[in-house]
Amino acid sequence: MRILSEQELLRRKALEELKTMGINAYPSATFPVDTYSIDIHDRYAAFEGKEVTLAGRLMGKRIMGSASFAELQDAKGRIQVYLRRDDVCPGEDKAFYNVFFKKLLDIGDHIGVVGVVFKTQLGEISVHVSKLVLLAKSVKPLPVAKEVEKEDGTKEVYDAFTDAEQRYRQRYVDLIVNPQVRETFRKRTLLVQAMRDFLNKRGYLEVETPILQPLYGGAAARPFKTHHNTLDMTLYLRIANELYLKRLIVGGFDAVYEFSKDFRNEGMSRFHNPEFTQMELYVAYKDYAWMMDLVEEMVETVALALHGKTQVQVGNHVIDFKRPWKRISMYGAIEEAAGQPVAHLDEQGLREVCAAKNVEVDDTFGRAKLIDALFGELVEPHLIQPTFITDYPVEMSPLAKRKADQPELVERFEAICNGKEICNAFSELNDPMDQRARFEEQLELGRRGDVEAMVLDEDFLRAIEYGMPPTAGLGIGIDRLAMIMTNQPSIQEVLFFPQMRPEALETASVGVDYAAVGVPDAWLGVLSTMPYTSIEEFKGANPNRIFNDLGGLRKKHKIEAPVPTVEQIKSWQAAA
RNA sequence: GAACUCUUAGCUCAGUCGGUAGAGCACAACACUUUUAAUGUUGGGGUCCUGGGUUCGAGCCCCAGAGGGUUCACCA
Repeated sequence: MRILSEQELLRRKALEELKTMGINAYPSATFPVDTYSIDIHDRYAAFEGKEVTLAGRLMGKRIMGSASFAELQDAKGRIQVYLRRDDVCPGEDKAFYNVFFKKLLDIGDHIGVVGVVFKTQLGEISVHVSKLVLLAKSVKPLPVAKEVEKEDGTKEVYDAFTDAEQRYRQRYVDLIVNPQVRETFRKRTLLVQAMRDFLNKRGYLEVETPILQPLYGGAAARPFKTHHNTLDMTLYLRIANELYLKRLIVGGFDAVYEFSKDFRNEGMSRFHNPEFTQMELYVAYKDYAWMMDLVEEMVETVALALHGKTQVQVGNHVIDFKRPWKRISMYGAIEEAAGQPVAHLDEQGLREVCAAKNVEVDDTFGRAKLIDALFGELVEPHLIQPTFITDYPVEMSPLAKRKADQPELVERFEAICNGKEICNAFSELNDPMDQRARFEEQLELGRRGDVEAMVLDEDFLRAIEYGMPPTAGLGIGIDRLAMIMTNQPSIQEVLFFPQMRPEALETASVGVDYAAVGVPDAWLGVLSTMPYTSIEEFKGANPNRIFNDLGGLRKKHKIEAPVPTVEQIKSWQAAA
């Protein structure tokens, strides 16, 4: 275990003092909250002079003799509370104010207050407290950020808790002290709700399909693999749910959707987390052109729900989601960027264009990959405003239907926004013969070493052999959309708990019973703060080092007892 | 996986030429009955990420490692 900091020791001591005062630091009774801080701010006139009951975290204390101000932070905001000694201690005994409030109550503690709403001389809306109770003690100091309101009404934050590693590892702290982080996650939830409402209003059915799948499919990605003991079989965490939702379309539902956590065992970056969220939607009797209209309308609705307008500030750009969005074919977009026609070019011709435009390619690239490289390099990063790119080469899209007049292309589109794909959709391939042939091509890619090639799913093929109606399908990346809609540069900012390498957490020295080896009581406390997690570790430690450390800890913790001799320490180690 | 970069008090950060560490907030003590980053005075608080090396001497220089960030690779 880590040696406790000065402030942590003080708070533990405060716990003891609370006990001697007869105050339970962790009471179990409910506390009858009837008001949020934001309600009082929003409707001051209605609350003025009324008694309210609030609960929240103490986030600041300003003590001025026998009167004090404090900041109370609840789930919806903050409000100042005003406390007078003689209000909370009407009798002779002033300990509640002088000791409990002034000394034992710390920033971070959960408290409940009852008081009357009023405005201070300086106009700050406050609660004049008549009763204050401790609801839960905090024994670990919070990072303290100071916020000052400037004359123009804008707020400036000093010493904010900003270290990315700590913010992600201890998101709970991030959420306590950074209100804009709470707001980002609230917006993410609103986004999902807006989409769900939009789809439900159209009568689409929200469904759930397996996360553990015997075969993974529906996307090109490497899966996470696991094992089921009872069935003694390999299972994969889904990389997509496409093939299951299409089975439901075969089954007769004409519109199904699912918000799904998907898992891909691939690189991590500011745009990639191993688990992420997609919304997939399948609608029978529709095609990709119809789906473009739906996507435009849905995303526009989301923007309005979150911002009240269609324009959204994203980095240095203002992105406008107002319908209609630009639509351009993949070839058209490349031709626009390259300044020359490419649709008719063969592999060699495309290579020359890549060379002329300094697009890096590989000898193994076929025609489709060359197109993809040109698009990824010349077009995609420059598409800031939402744009539909349509008609992809068939090789890149094994689950999409061919265009009737151009069978080397498929009826597919992606929406690109802020230089990144936010959704992918197509007219679903429902020709079981063609689907089997496409799977065979994927198998061949797999045999040639493509680790992301799709596997053949016989049951899925059997399903569409029964006949799948013409269907439009959509996958929309919720994390990426949330990043754009909340103006966040990294996926970690829109995931509560982004994936991290394990933290080297210092563990308690539970393995060593120091009392049993003859350590006197006075030294048990500090020894247990030393970093030995096992008897072996303690026995193997340098006794001189322990001697020195105990000397230091003695001073630090003001221990009266004499420092044990090195000989004594050796005897403890021998007894261990 | 690669390159670059960061890691110093609870938080945000300084740290000069290599001479065993500083500030603000937070914390402790005292004063203070409407404050607004409350204020004033005083004080305590450090595994300088870890492990090696160079050196009389390392927060600083060198090597290795851990973790974070960014970019790239990968990635619908």
